Parts: sequence; structure tokens; C-alpha cells
Amino acid sequence: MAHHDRGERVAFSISDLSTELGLSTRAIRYYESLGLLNPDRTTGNHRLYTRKDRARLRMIQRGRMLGFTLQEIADLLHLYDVDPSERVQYARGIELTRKHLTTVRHRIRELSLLEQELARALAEAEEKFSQLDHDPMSDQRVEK
Amino acid sequence: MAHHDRGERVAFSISDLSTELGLSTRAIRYYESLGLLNPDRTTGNHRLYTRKDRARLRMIQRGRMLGFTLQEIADLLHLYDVDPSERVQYARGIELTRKHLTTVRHRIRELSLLEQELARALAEAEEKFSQLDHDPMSDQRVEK
DNA sequence: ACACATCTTGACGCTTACGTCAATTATTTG
DNA sequence: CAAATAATTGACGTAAGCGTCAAGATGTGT
Repeated sequence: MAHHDRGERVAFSISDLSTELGLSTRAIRYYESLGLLNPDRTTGNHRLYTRKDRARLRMIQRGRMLGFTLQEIADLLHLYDVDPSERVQYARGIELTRKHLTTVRHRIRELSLLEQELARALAEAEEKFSQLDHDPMSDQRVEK
Repeated sequence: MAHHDRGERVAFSISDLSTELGLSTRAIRYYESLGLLNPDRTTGNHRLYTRKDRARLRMIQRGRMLGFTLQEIADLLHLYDVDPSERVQYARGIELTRKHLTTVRHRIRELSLLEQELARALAEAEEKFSQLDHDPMSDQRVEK
């Protein structure tokens, strides 16, 4: 694996990607079983990933981290590899993308609100904490 | 349930909240079993929720939608109801809040990136679509 | 007080997203 | 080329987050 080619690698083994991305090989194979990936195989049937596959894996990873299901991620990814001549699917794809976009924007708003609340709570807690510096309950004087 | 008191209700049954928030009663009870709620009980052991409980449920709901686990949500919620005199827990709480804040900010960034990608993909798709306006495959004229 | 709607606690079921062997086959390396 | 290392499929296991009965206690309207 990894013919130290000039510049960037072109093909990766499953463990290459596993190590690089911090995903288990099981997870990667599972994603494939759900149709999120379709790597080539060597003559010996070992999976061979391209940079595109790696990019897809990164997207899957991000999607998961952001709370999307593998099914949702699959739907989105499929939009990117439908044959552009499949006009019938076009409108449907646009529709789906709009829906996801709406969801994403909604989540951004919600997360922003949560951020504000957390930040406020944190500031408040920190202030109270600093005021309790040498608290009145413990008469133990720590030096200085 | 709901003694049409003047102004706002003060107590809710589990199905009140279930209906109002769109959560199953099973889910609500499950949250309680994990310690996320602690409603009072009637003499007959039926759960009685306050407005605060409702607020907590809303937070749980938001947290779930944003991809947090019930355990993470529980940790955060517990920060809000520790007795403020529990100074020992203070530092820990501040630490935890900081961590969550970091996570939230990270997710906001990731989601923003995703938003941009989706928006770009959508614009691109829409343009191509509009150029295929009356596509050469279908000679069916819809009136007007 | 009666009937009917609600609620309560189990307990088992199900889906998602993998973890963890196990038995084989490929590939790599000394 | 033999031994060690890595990959493959299959099958079973698991944790989270509820859904879905079931059987009985409680609440409500008349």
C-alpha cells in the first residue's frame, strides 16, 4: 500500500483510510454495505480506495458527527454521483438538497442559541466562582 | 387536567406534554429513567409536571435534534440544578460547560461549511436545470 | 357509583451503527 | 518460499433510544 509515488497517493487500502481518518475498518465496510461507497477491488478482492473515496468517507464522518443518519448521508451523496444525464432525477435532487439546506440552517440557528446560553451560563459561573475565591465557609487560610 | 387557571397552566400530565411537545409518553418516561427529569407525583402516583419540567423537556428535545446523546444532555442539565452551595462541583461544571461550548462551536463551523457546499451545489443544479427547461426528450407541451 | 379514559410499571421488540470473533484467502517481507 | 501481516465474508453481540403490548391502578364525567 502506498507506492510512495511522487506527490499524492492515488490508492489506499482499507487500513490506510482507517488509520488516517480514525474510522474502524468495520465502519468503513458497513458504510459500503449501505451503498455509501463502491471501491474497486484488487485481483485478490481487496478493497482499493481512491482519493474520491477518501473524500466521501470524510463527508460521511462529518455528517455523522453532525447528527445525520447514514441514510440521510447516503441520499445526499447519491446526489453527487447520479449521471448528469438523468434529468428525471434532477428536480428530485434539487428538492432534496433544499430540504437538507433548510435542516442545516435550522440546526445552525439552534446551535447558535445554545452557544449563547452556554456562554452566558459560563460567564455567570466563572464570575461567581471568582467571587468565592477564598470562601467564607473554610477558614483555612491558604498562604498569601 | 389543566384547571383552566387564570393565565398560564402550572401543572401538566404526561400526555399534556406529550401532545404539546410532540414527544411520546414512552420517550418522556425514558428520559426520567435516565435521570433527566424528576416530576412530582399525585397521591395516586401519576406524574405531575411543572413549567420547569416542560422547559427541561424542550432542552432535551433540542439537544437530541442537534445530535447530542441523552447522557451529554443529562450532564448539562445537571449543571443547572446542582445546589449553588456545592462549591466543589463548581470548577467541574465550568470545565464541562467549556467543553460543550467548544463542541457546539465546532459543530457550528462544520455545519456552516456544509451549508455553503449545499448552497453551491443547489445553485449549480438549479442553473443546469433551468438550461434544460424544455428538455429535448419530452415534446409533450403542457399548456401555457 | 359506574363506565371509560389515563396512567403506571414491567418486559420484550426493533432499528441504527457499529464491535467482536472466526475461518479463509491475499499480500508482504525476511 | 515460508512466516508474519492484512483483508474478506459471515455471524452474532451490544448500546442507545425508543415502540409496543400487557395487566392493573387511578382519574374524570355524569
